[in-house]
Amino acid sequence: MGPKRLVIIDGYALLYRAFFATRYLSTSDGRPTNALFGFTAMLFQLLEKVEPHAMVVALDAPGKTFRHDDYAEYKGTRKPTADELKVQLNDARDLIAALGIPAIEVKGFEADDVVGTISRMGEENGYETTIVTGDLDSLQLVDEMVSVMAPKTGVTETVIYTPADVVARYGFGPEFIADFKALKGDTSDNIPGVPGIGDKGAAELITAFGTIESMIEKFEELPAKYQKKIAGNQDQMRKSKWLATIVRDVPLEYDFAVYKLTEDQLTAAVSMLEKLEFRGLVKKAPSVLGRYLGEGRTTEPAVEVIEEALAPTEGSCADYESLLSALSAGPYSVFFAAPPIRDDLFQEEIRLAYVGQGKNVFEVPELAARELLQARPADAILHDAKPTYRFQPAGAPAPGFDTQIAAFVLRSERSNYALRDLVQGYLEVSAPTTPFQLANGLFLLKETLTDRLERESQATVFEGIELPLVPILADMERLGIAADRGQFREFSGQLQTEIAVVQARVHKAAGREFTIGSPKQLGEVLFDEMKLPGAQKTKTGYATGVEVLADLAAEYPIVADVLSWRELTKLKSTYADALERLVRPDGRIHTTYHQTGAATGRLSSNDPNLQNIPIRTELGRSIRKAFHAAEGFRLASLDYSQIELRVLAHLCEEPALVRAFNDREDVHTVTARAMFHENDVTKEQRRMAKMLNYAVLYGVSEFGLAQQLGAGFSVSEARALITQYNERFPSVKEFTNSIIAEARSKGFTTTLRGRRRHFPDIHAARINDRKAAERQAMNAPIQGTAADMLKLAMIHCTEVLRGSSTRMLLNVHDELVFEVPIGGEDIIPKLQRTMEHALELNVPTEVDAKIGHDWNEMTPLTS
DNA sequence: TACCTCACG
DNA sequence: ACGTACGTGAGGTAT
Repeated sequence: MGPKRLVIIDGYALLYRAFFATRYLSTSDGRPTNALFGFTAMLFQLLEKVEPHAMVVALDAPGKTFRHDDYAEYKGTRKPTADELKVQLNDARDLIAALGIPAIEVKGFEADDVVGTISRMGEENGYETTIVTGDLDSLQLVDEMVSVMAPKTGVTETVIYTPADVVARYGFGPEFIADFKALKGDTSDNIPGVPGIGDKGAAELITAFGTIESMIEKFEELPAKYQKKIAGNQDQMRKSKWLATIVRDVPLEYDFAVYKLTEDQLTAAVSMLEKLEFRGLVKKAPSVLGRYLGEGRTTEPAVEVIEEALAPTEGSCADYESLLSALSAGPYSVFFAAPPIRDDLFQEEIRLAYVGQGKNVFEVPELAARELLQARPADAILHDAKPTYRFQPAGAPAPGFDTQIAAFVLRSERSNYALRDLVQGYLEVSAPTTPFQLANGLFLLKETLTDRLERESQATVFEGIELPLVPILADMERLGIAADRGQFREFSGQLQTEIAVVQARVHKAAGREFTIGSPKQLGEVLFDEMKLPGAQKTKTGYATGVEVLADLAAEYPIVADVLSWRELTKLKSTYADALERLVRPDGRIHTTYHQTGAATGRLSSNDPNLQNIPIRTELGRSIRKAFHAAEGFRLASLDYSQIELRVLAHLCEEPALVRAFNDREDVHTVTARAMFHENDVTKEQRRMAKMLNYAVLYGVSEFGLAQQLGAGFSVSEARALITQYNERFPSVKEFTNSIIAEARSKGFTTTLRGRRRHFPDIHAARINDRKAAERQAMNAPIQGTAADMLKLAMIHCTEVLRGSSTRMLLNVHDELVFEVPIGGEDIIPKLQRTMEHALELNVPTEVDAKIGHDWNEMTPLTS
């Protein structure tokens, strides 16, 4: 059990090592076999000890590699391979094939690069990977999910390197191995390095300065003796690093097929070992290879695991008291057979729950399980705890574990977090079917997920941000926000009247009745029948979005009417009518937050979505007006000003941006001044600068920017603006480039608080998919850091509000809405300060506060 | 169910 | 040659 395991063997590196490490051996007819023996012995050891689910051998392709293209002397010092080894290399291919292990080689790349690529793919697919090699260059690939196994003295004695082992041996982590070689050089690969710098000097420099790039940047700070050595050798050093860096995006296909053997393969492999006269290995073969017969490692447990791992003893308890006496101290899981229904906010019904502890699972009345949760929350393991918490009194402490949240933190791009699937996937068992098995699986998942969170450095995000947020969100959902049904109803009526008028005008102008809401019909009316200019085709017909229609509205009244019809019907159906229905008997609207909905770490809100209540148009704000404070209270809205740009400034450290925020200047104006080299910039210039700033956040494309800038802007003008921006703010471009490079090599990006987002598509075959992944990657740390900040702010604000009658109602990404008792407004500056310091940046964060009776009419609060 | 359109940050 | 900014949720029509 535990995670799936992958073994990647660097074939020739291991054979090479085995050749020198194993005493000379030969068959009775004189064929040398020592390298093969060492190789096979190690393989057997692996199969026994690691029990991999998937296995692959990487080989060097014959011919030159891309490294030779740039550096002809690469590996120029290598002596030709000894003949005794050469013959064994050929036999090795046959042996590997006989054992049914896939072998991959890619022309132009070395086996190391193949290893790097597959280990990265394995990581993306959730494999715990062991790289088996005789060559320590691979240490640069080590991380939480990837370890390197290398022969120690002989072949059967091995040493395993985890990140901590690399640090222990070298004094720095795996990420600096390439820098180490860049300084020290490597005679076997003919990598020059920096003359005069060896092990000690290289280690010293890396510990003090990190990468060679930062050494070059901080050249003046280097000790004088190293300055001299490096001075004339910078290019050589850079080149050496390039040579030493393993490529992790080699174009190759590998399907992680489960390693398995047929009876025939086993027979063939054994007869091959017999021919090689490896009598000891032949004897061991049935027990070592036998377990991979048939369906291989992963399916072997399929039947058994349900019987063993997920085979709870099924008990039952009639009430809380008997449940308590049946349980021992420590963690317990609770699985609710029927999750609470959202609509039944205040309703309690007799349902069943399943409480699991180790092998024991008890069927109990839901009420008993709830009592247990309230008595011992810290031990509780739940899946999607929030709906359960909605029924509990406010202010409850967080549960001990939430498997849905943990799975989200690990892989936020998932769309399905069903308990069944997590149990199946993470515990590698066939799908649980009974509630007893689910409670049992839930209990077991905690171990596995905790381990994974730890390995992937996500424990802090889980424990420090996501888990504490669960009860806070439950409290906000339970409380809801007051809203005026009558106002929605009345507004809906007004809209209906207006819609009828506009609709009639549209039909009259068109000369016939048609469904305005049908883009297909609308397109035909406007572009076929009325022959309006500017028709754009989409896959299914004409494009009729605002971008297209807005240009025509001034000249064609029918188009203006269509746009107005759209606004009116949108407001009526999506907002006025829908919200009216959702005002609960307590006079409030209760949204549901999705903590696992957005891959960046943001929250999402649904049923209804209170994060997209209109604000941009006067008419739309009538909707917002219906959200109001309870009797005796006022609403306070506290929002971060330009939070994502501040995060960007922090992350890329662009001096011009940092200075603008430090000086509390308008950042778009500052941007415009810099771009256009003028002190007084026009409104239009500021508008363009603003768009550029946002373009950066989203991953700019020339075409996209031109579209956004509006009519009259060509792609080449947009390109020119981007060039100007990049010239003026070079650190921004460097930052986005480095993020993409990181996403490529590691497979994920990281926010300021360590939250990761994975990008499987960053190596997609289709360029468009790849480009899209790159844009997502450069946006993720920015949006994600802002999300971290908001979530931390919510946690800290909850502490500030403990014991107060002010309460937090809503999260709208960069805004928090509170309900403050009249007379208790002095809490607002405290909340403001709390938000401003939730996550410190190297630029100030500003939070603006507004207060009012409803969500529309709010007056700024200066403090 | 897919697609379009549009509301928000 | 192709499609076009990041992240969402929701309602409508047409299939």
